[in-house]
Amino acid sequence: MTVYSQINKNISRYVPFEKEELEIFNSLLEHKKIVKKTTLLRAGEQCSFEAFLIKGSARKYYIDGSGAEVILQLAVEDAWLSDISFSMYEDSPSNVFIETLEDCEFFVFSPESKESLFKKAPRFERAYRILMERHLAVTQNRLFETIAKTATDKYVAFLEQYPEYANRFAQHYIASYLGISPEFLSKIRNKLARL
Amino acid sequence: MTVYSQINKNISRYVPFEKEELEIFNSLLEHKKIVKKTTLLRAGEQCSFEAFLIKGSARKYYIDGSGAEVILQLAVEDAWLSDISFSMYEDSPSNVFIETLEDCEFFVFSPESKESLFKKAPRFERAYRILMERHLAVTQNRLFETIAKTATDKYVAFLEQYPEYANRFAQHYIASYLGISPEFLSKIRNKLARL
DNA sequence: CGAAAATTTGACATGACTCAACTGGAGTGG
DNA sequence: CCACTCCAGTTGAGTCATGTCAAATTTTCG
Repeated sequence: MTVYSQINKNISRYVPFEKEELEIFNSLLEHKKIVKKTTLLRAGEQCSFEAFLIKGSARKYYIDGSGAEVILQLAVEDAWLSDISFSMYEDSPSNVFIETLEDCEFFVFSPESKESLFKKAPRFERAYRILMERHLAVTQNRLFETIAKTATDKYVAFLEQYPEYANRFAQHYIASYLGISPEFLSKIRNKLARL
Repeated sequence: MTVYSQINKNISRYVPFEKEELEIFNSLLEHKKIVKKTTLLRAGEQCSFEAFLIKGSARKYYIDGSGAEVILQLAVEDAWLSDISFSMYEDSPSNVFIETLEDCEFFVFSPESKESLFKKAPRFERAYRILMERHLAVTQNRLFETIAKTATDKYVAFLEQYPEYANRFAQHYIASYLGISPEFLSKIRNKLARL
């Protein structure tokens, strides 16, 4: 039981790695502790990170030019957080922010160490490909629900899918994640409670 | 100039491949011609495909239990279409359909030949990882716009991003893609035209 | 040409937002 | 430990954006 066991179990989920491979992996990780309510930078510079949450919780969100904010991800232990965004490829001014909500422990890859990992142990490309596929599948599903479902149904589906998130995250963050106003979510909850 | 040049150029975009690698790649592709208005199967069976459109256009859409339909992708030449979906991993009954809209030419990977590709030429894992990352970035951006923008703004942004799609795809498909009703899109267009 | 599908248009219904006021904790400093 | 502040959540009134339905019109295509 080392500090690496969580992340090693996670990365090995779809691709079984040799001990030597995992040692390379671990040697490239940077361990970070960050107190709650800290915004992990995103000040324009190319700072593409790939983070794995060991402990605590965080949110990832967009802000566009007109100040609109949408939470793209609510994360707890064992989640991957990366700042992949459209603007990485195009050049729109949209921005991804990551902010800790509770005190957190992370593992972080810098872009260089990630490339270095792929060079030294190319099979990690596969693990990351599968990770991306899953992430994409979840995002597509969420896009679908956002479009097709009513606010109440979205909230009910959210509760089913992430039962423990309801107590863990502030209500207005959940509202932003679901794409509804905090006031309206409050009314939905009131209505559901009275049934 | 062979029939493979389009797809080879595309797959080499982020990872430069050797001639031998591309030959392996090409040998595993299945070339298909499909007339318009054909639904590529998705009848429950595990038929995870990865397709590349050479010619024509197609749409990918979800239908959930209650019959709601949302277009996840409108595709033209040079686009990748895959049936990655939440239900691949979980076991919800949601379904992805792919339907040709014009007469199409495709290259298709079966799941086996894709695995075989990765075994014979592992560097393709990298190309697919990057492909997935891009796809994810686009989907996240679209999720953001769906939540944060008004219907009119979404349509205007759509026109800017895909100017040629407006004539190429039926209006009600564009409406479904944007998550608005076809009638309302018609009214938006009317309003924009009068400005 | 004729049938079927797509689009338009208008009347109406409603889901969801905004704004503002109020309530209730949680944290802070004296 | 109290008083104060601050933020999250609630509630209600009014409004707006968007959806629904149905009919009229136009386009597509066999």
